[in-house]
Amino acid sequence: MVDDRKLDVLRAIVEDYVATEEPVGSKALVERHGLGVSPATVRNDMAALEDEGYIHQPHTSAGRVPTDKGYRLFVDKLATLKPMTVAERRAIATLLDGAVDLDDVVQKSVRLLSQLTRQVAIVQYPTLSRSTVRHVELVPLTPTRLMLILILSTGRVEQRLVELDEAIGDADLAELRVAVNQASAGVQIAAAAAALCALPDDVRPEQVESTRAVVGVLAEAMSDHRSDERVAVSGTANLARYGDFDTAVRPLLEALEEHVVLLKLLGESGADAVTVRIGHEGPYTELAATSVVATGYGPLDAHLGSLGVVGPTRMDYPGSMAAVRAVARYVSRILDEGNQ
Amino acid sequence: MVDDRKLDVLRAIVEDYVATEEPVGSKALVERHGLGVSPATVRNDMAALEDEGYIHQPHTSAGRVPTDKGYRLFVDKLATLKPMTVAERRAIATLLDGAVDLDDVVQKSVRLLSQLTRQVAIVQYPTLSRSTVRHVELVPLTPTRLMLILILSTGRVEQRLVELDEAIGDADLAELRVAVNQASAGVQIAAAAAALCALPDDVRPEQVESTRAVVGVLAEAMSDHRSDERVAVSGTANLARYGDFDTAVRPLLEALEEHVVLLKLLGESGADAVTVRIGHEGPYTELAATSVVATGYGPLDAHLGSLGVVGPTRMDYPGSMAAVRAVARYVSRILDEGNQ
DNA sequence: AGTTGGCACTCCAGTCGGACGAGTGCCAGC
DNA sequence: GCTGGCACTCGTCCGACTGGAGTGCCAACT
Repeated sequence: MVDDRKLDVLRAIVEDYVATEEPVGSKALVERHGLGVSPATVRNDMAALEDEGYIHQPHTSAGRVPTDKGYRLFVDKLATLKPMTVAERRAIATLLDGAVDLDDVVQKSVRLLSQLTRQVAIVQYPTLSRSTVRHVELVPLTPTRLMLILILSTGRVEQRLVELDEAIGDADLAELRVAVNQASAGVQIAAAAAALCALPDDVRPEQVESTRAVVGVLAEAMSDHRSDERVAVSGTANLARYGDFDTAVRPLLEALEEHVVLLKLLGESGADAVTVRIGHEGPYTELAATSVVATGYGPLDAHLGSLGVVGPTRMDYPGSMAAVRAVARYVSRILDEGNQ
Repeated sequence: MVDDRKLDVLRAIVEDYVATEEPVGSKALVERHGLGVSPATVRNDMAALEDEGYIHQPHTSAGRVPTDKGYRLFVDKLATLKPMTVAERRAIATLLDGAVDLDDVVQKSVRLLSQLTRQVAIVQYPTLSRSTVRHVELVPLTPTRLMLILILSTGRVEQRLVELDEAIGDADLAELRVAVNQASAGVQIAAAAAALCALPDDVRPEQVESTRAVVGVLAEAMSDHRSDERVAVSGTANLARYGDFDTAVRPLLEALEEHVVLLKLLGESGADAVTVRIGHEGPYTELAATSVVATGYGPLDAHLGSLGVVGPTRMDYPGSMAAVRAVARYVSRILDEGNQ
């Protein structure tokens, strides 16, 4: 099976099929690629590849189409990452450098990724769980109403309203602010939530009530894993290029509505490696016709979130992988810079 | 033309066509609706309606399909808003009452609206321009780096980083914070930006530089109309039900990527009236096959933003209009409550 | 042993033509 | 002004047919 030419044939089949969207036959193959052999020879190799499950014939006397297993081999062994062009690199750099806050970074990168790959791009917002608390601010709106602002190391900002049973004075509020920040600033979010919960025990009796209210809402915001589910999606219009509406487009459109599903698709990709999940390898049988190319992002080994693209199994893996990796790197860098 | 029965026929055609997606013929019409006349009579009326441009025949010996003009008449004269069911009302109330911040309100309403109408829903984030400033917070991250947090009356929170040329002390920072808030709190955003720009003239000389830096970024954030372009979209999967992919789905998918286009689609709908724009009435010729049902939202007459649904011209106008109005009212109420 | 050209075979896609049926327009009669 | 009847128009559905792309296999060649 370690037959070089057979691998070449497989690579050629994948490349042609991705380009043309049509089953590829032996004759067209030798013409378009410079394999120095005759169609008949290629046919023999194809028959072998089919026996081994790498390619598949939709029906007798049609060309061959790669199977998921075939794509897998292609990605693992045969694909060389397409380097980004200079223009692309520059586009990434200038676009992302102009981002003004976290929202902006996420939205611009998802857009960028979808344009680079001409696929549907997904970017997860940095998760709360790995963040540290940068600052907590308490803003009095009315005497009995506070707005809590929770600023995280990723640049993420959460806001919550708190109703107090009785008015709180400016001095008390300042004290509370200091206490809360001392307990949580610079601390990993889970630890911060814990530290905060202990806070009401240490304050003056008349402050217990208000402290408890504030701390309760803060701790809830910190452990609100619903907000870990935030994702940005872009490039759905690219689905229009899919041939097969019912098997490919519709299920994917439906999945895109469900952020939980999307996150599961992106998966917990390692920070540095680009993960490719091909067709049935993914967790959803309805999405057997779509592949996911994803990776994690975050400065150094801290995995803050994932990003990637989804598309038909018949997609440009080398190009997508390169684009995903490039964008993830830039995003990591930007987040890191904003953090110093 | 003020012929009652002809109007009935038109209404019946619209309703049937919306339900079946197929051209409707005279015989089916009299059967399904209780018009007490014969098919032949209906045919005469149909011929008249066609002369007047309200309906159209795809080809000889096919049924009739409403034209944009026909839908327009239907919406203006014939449609009675479908009242929301109790269950629907309750769903709206419980879902939106559970919203924890502005993001949450917007995302939940857009989702809700798409589910109620089974269409693509769009909700614009409250625009900056009509908001007043509630509070400005300055958080020192490092001695020479501040995070500015701008809290608006709508619950919107904007954040920006400022780099200072030289470190600023705690006391100076507190002073600056007070000055900035005095200049802007409670003030319409445009006026606040103006007031802030005058600020550097009134502070102690050694504070001028830092004040100028902070004020500059704040004023920029306040007048950043790009952020007025933020919209949330939901329900794209509903597009899958469209018959006609190329003329209806693809252009709409493309439009949904362009937030500017979406906002233009939503238009500056009056706060109380539900606007319906049918097919070619809209600003984009590519979207000649889609209609928009939209309205403004915001407490009282303050127009904070727009929301609505887009779908095929063949859509359930009464139901969509009712849902759009109901959601807009709830959103307005929630925003108003959070504001007291 | 591996490669090649030849050949018979399969099966999809596209075309053509006729039958069918839904729907119309028109007209004469009520 | 409404109705029933009737001829007519087209689009759709089927089945038959054909052309072509592509295969598998085999015998011959290197």
